[in-house]
Amino acid sequence: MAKGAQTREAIVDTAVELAFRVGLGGLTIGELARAQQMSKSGLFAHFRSKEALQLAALARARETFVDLVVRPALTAPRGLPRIRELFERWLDCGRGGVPGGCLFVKAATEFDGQPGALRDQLAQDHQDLFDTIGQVCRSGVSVHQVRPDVDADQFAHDLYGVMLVFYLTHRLLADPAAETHARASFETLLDAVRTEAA
Amino acid sequence: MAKGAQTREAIVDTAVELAFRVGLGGLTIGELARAQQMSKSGLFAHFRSKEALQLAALARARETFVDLVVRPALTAPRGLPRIRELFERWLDCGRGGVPGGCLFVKAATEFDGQPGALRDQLAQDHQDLFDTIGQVCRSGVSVHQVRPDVDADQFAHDLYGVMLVFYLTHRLLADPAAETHARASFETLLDAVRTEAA
DNA sequence: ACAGCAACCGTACGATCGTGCGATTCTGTG
DNA sequence: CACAGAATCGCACGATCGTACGGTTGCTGT
Repeated sequence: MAKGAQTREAIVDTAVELAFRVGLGGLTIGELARAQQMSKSGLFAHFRSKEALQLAALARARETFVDLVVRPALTAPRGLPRIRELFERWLDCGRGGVPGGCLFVKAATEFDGQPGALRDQLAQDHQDLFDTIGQVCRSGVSVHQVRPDVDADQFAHDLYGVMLVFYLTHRLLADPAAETHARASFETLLDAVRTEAA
Repeated sequence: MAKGAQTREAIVDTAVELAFRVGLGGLTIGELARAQQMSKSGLFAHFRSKEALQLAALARARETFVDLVVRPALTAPRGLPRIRELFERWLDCGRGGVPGGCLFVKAATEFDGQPGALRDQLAQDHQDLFDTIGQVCRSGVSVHQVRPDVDADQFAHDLYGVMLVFYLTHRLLADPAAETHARASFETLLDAVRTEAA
């Protein structure tokens, strides 16, 4: 009983790694089976459709991202430290090529034009992330480190933009200045929302 | 002689539209032939490999983007008007679902992990766009509307981030506030670089 | 108008796709 | 140790993938 779940986990892990390179759509059961050193049918039996496999990979990526980025950030002190923690860990996630948050970005642009369960889940996840960022921003207001008149949604939007362009310049262009630029953008963003006291 | 080039153009146009939905990697010769109402082999003869077809589609997307966004912006007066024109036309391009600049973003995240000619071309195109934005920014300095101490590369980076998150919120989330947020981000960006005189 | 060539089609190929099914091996329990 | 059920495999299926080749059509330049 434990065995099945165990291999399933291993498969999903490999699927995330593979999808991180070729996209969720480019994911192939045959190649996945080869990478996992088992038969196509044996692998396929764990999921009962390709879409289920893709959804499982997406779920795993989400959990990884939450574990590595969101949850640790939420344990940091409210206000600027928490925002900083979120940003830094997010940056780490993209820099190290950890297939977590990265897969979201890739999948998001991949499926934004194809209705279906994948797209719906993607949209939900992104909305959740936006909400989380907004929440982190608002919690900064309660400790008087963030100005009470800032638009938290707008802040979430802007921060996400910084991360998106970081991924692009880092992964596609391999621009060594990607991180420097991202940090600069982030500090500017922070300056615009923080109180004088902070 | 004109006939061949004509159908080739039509094919590429359809390819761009199709790739705009399913991605450059999801592009299929069979489906493309069906959409174009001609045989697979007849279509294939125009390109001699799938990669060539993808590169052709990418080139067409680039031309469209340059025609609709870059070139018109460069005819606007130097300084803030030119920056504004670039932004507005870019926004139009994404809002209307015009498969031009949008395809770049999709393809960029799709191929950022797969070495090859596609990836190289994508990187080149994005680098060119970054350079163009930087140039537009610098030309604003010469007419004293942009502060001479601004980092043009950083500005290009930030503007690109605004566009990326706009695409995401507009296309994936179908957020009606996407444009409002993008405009707000843009104005903040502009305020940070403009001189008091402007 | 006719020769020649570009454009296009039909068909075929090996490979791989996602998905089923029956048989086999493994594993945990009484 | 025997047995039940889970886990995995081998094999097959129809479809579609990218690519090739030889024949047919139709346009074009002289």
